[in-house]
Amino acid sequence: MGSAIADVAMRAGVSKATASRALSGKGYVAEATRQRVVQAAKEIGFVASPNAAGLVTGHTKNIGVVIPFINRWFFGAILEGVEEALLNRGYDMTLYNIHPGSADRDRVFDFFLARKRFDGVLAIGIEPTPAETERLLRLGIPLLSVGAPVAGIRSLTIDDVGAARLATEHLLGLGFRRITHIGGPRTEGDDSSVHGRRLRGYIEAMTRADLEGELRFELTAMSVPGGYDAGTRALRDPSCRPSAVFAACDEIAIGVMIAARRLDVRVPNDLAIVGIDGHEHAEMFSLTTVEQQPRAQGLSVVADLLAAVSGEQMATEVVEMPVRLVVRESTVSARVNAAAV
Amino acid sequence: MGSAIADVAMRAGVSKATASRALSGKGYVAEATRQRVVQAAKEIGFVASPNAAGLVTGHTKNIGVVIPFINRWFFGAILEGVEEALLNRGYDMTLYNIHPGSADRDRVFDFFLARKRFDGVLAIGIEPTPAETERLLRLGIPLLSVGAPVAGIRSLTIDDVGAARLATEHLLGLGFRRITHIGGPRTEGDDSSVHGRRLRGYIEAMTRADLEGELRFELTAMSVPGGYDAGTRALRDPSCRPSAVFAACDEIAIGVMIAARRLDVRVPNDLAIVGIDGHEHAEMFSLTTVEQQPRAQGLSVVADLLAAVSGEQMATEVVEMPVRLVVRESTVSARVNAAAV
DNA sequence: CTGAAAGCGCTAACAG
DNA sequence: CTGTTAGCGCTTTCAG
Repeated sequence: MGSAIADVAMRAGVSKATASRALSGKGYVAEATRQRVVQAAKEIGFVASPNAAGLVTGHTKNIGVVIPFINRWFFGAILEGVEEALLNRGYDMTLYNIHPGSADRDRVFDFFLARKRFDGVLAIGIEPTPAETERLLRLGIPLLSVGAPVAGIRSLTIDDVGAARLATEHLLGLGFRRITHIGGPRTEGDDSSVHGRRLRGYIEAMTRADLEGELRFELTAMSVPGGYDAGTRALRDPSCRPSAVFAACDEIAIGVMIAARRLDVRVPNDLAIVGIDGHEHAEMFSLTTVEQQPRAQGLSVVADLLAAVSGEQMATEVVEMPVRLVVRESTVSARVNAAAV
Repeated sequence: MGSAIADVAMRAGVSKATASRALSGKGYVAEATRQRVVQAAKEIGFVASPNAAGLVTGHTKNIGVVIPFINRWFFGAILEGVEEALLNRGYDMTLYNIHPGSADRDRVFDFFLARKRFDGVLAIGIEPTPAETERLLRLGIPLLSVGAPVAGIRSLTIDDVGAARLATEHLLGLGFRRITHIGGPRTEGDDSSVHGRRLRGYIEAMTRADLEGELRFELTAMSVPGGYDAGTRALRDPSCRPSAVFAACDEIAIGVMIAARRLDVRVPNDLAIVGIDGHEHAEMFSLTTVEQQPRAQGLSVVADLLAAVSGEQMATEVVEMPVRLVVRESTVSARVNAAAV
């Protein structure tokens, strides 16, 4: 179990240095020697300790990942992609689940990430404060942000404003005018967050259609229960019910569906709904959604980050992933049915 | 950024050894000296590298976690609990997402886990083959299995047979007799898997009620789409529709609900459904379920594992977590409504 | 192509 | 209570 490279070297009748070269593939080693070393390593089940190696090379083969939720569709899917891509390249993924307001959050930035453990850090859906951004940069290792553009850090996102506009315009195109937006929680005056950007897209689309007077929105948690609560609030009063809802994510959208059912508002007959994400559950619920392929984002972002780890220069810029509208039953047949648009 | 303990020592005017003692709290250090060292460390933002320390102490402050799914309710919830508990204790969580049949699976056992990186390994919902179990034991570090009893490894599970019986008996108690079980995929002849145990609980309950003749079940993926497919198969033919379904997890249960709705089978009026898990979505969907509190399992299991890491002897035995039936609308009002039980 | 030696950052004896 | 020394497991000069 506790076999070291010295054991391999001895078994193969070579020095530690040669064993190291043979196993890592770096430096000249006679083919015959190499085979003997590899064979010896296999026999005793030797695997080099990246911790010890990292001490001298500076590379740990470990990537730190910071994420606000694990058990949400978008984040879970992105994590699966990231993990798969890292594993393929021989990297470990160390995961920190930090919550917006929590006290642990500071410890992650000041302590855990500062332990010289990582070759790079992936911030998924994190909207770091300026102080946090500075601490990230101070780590002196490649960084990448996904799902939220961060000034000074290369970021991969979708065009949230555009995606929200796309969703809203789809509803407008079907003839709806009383469209409510149900979005994520927004800290006061913070228009730069994902939630703020999606709200802005909604407002832009409505405004372009000369419907400033119809602007209405509810803010809630990005979850099914959150969507249920906000949906209930929005639909409760029959006298001023929206004919359509643009939800900031699929979970909210499905929560709204459930709320609607409880209130005997039929989807899609009485209410059209659009979400954002493209989770497999969206298909189950026949939800029209703006698909952003989180899993693919995960794969892609790892390739970028590891390129930077290998020394390639990384541009500090925002890259936007394309999205597309996937139309399903929750809106497609709604126009003809809705009592009043 | 690249500050070492030598820098701290120099700044505080002490030796590396004293600095180390002051920061780790191990060994005698004068209070005044300690404060000077701590101050110096804070000034330059020094955090000790657990990798370097681990080389000498043998402890890495890192726990390896192996899990078959990230984006499933039960597993996501357990992961959140595990991560939180580890963070509280200063440990990192390195995550491997391995799939039952995949080729990567071997690499995780032979390569990633063998890299001497972890103080312990947590296997969540993994049903390792005998060969895999042996490789785990050969690591020579504390191991813990959650969600699946593994011979030779301390395991924390629920009583799956009992939970399934509990769910089935709830339906039987309401007067239903045409109860179908929709469970997870079972490899042939493997009665020891979670899926096999839940099926067994169903069969036991039905048999005790003298309903061997009514035994019916569908096997599918433990997901909403899986539940939808299996539910559609089970409900398609009106001439032999079940009056109740016991689903092996909440996701399947909700998939069945959706399938029912598509087929104009009303829940709970025409069909009663019970799941297992107790996810927040179960409440949303008014699903009666056997609650197993995955998050609490995660917290608890970390305490156990870290105790073993700290040298406490760990018993090799199976511990069962209690479960309870949470009755909700999907069954509670079903008895009086169902056309035929 | 191979070996000897140095050293990555840290902690653990062991003297003082 | 504190400093000196050795060494964890590995890679990398630098000679040969």
